[in-house]
Amino acid sequence: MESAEQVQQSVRSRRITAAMVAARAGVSTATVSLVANGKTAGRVSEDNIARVRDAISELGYVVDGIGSSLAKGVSSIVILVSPDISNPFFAKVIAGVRESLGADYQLLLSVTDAGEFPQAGDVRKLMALRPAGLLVGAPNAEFLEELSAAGPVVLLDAPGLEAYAPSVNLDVAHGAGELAGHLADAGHRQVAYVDSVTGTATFAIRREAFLDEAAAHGISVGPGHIIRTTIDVGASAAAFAAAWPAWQQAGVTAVVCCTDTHAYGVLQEARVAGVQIPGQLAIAGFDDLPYSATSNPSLTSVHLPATSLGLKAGGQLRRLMEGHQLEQPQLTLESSLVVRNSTSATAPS
Amino acid sequence: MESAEQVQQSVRSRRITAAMVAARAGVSTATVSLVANGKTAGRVSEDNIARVRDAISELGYVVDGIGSSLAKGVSSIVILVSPDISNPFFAKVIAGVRESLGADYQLLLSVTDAGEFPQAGDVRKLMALRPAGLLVGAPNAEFLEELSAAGPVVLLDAPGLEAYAPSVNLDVAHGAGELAGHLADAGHRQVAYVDSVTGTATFAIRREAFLDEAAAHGISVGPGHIIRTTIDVGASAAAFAAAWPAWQQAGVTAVVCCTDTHAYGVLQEARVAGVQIPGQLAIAGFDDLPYSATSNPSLTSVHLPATSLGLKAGGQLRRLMEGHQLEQPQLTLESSLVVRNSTSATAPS
DNA sequence: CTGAAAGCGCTTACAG
DNA sequence: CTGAAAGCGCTTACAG
Repeated sequence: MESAEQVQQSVRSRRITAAMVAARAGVSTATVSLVANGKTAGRVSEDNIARVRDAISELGYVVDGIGSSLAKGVSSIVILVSPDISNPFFAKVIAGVRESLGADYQLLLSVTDAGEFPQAGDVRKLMALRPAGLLVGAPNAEFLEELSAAGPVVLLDAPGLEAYAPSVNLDVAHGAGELAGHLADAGHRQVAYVDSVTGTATFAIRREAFLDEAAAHGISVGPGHIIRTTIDVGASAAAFAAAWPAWQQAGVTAVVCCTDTHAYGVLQEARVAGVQIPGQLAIAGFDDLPYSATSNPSLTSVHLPATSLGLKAGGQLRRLMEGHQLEQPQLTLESSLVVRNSTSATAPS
Repeated sequence: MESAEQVQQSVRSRRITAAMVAARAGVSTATVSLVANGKTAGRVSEDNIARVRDAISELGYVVDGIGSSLAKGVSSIVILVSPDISNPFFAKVIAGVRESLGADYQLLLSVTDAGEFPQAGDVRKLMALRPAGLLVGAPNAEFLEELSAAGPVVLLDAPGLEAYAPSVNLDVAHGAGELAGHLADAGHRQVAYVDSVTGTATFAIRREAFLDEAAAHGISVGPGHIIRTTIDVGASAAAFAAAWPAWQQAGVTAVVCCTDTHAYGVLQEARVAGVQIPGQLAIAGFDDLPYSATSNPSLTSVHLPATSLGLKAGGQLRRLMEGHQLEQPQLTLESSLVVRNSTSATAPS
């Protein structure tokens, strides 16, 4: 039977410290630290290693992250900052990052409202956690200025921002070119574009790449034919509803959206409004989310290699955190167009 | 012009400490701490408050999270653990949590592979961060045992696990009942069920609630007509492809999926296999993800109030972290069926 | 109202 | 190979 005091005691002092382990093993806390961190080579006797290991498992000791971080000056946390973490696209990126980071680092996601970047204050609070490294998805220059990077940072999908940090980019221009060609081949001459409200570089590139290629293919995108909304199905649907009458009158026959999520909104609203797709209006997006294959109609999209993006970025960051130099600080991954029914009634379903 | 040493200096000693602020303001670090934490009431003179504030903004001082956490014994981090964070459903939950938590706490997401829960070791490492509170989505009992909750915890969508911690649950049974009734009314008698491989309580409830209600409505779900896959469109599509021939032969005319994501997979594969929906096979899911309104056909689903879930859970946790008692430790939110074209060709689109 | 001091739990030169 | 000690940056009784 445990006495009341004993219970109280066990509740109160739940946390097992290195000192407790040291006492039990009959060594100093320095030795406990060495063993717990696997730095025993030539520094701790076999005998003491065994003693400490036993004590650790008997007591269930876990190195306290806070104390350790303070002493080392850095934690084992890797923070992934991105304005669009809840995008299904990111699920794959995250899976890739986790795989390449392995078990030595803990990945934590910093969340903001959809499409928003953390404010200066938020960034500072993040840095106050002393992360071992930072992964920043689809940033803008302003955010990177604020960051004033202390420690290893790798950017994901940050075209034109290579000066700030090593990055892994997507060659969205290639896919955008294919898309423009595809639409031109189908006879489209007046096209509208649905952009994101965030000043994110990747969206600027998607837009510019598409506009350039469109022009080269004889497609015209009028200045009033570019609208901007948050990355949200509903917001996009509403924006399209407001814009469509004028577009229709101007002879717009296709809409390109900077993300598939935007495209779903257009798709949804077009259905409500009774617009024939793709007959009356062709729709395409970027990302090739998993849902794009099953939407109604299925969505033509520029496929971006999400898993590779995460894998490569995580790998680069890991190298940096381990103190290595990057042989190739800038990496670029390919994109390509996937044609489906929203632009081509005869596309392979 | 800065000398080389000055630059070196500024690079090396980037971090501003309370001691530096104290020196500049001509006070002690204790006073700096009091001011930085807003605990000045009756403890610091107006004069010193102003001095310290000036020094803080001149130097750009930010309280170090690690040092602060170690001294206080707790950090300002709230960790959200969930096996399915990349599910679009969670985007809304997260938005709700953020709103209710406010700016005093930093929300970090713990990520695992889709549908997986963190291992015991991972949990310990999370706890070693000394989070101010923990939000655990759709957990199983095993995981909660491991947690051995130190500090405030609130569970989300954890039916039957109320004994472990305060929780906010969804009345999925209600929606499941509506779904069973809806299918029965449409004449379905043999129905299959696509479950999740995770032993998560919410999925057990969804399944049991549906099976019970189905039985009550004269619908039969044969033992071979329940399959399980990860929460992934592709995995679900493959599992359905393997199961469909036997189901078809057994006269199955409807499939209910434990998540809309599973349902998208079935939808996708059914299209490939040339199965008519809903004529030959009706399909329904749970969650009512934003994409379900635009899928092909649009997907009948049990709507779950994601934003409210996050709001309520965040609110409860906040109360706990502030040391209050919860008036109502158990909350339940309603669910309801949204009928679309995947079960009813004449549904309002 | 103020500051010196102890302490949070750990890691790392350092001396032996 | 080992341990005493300093130090990471902060907060909080405590004495004044």
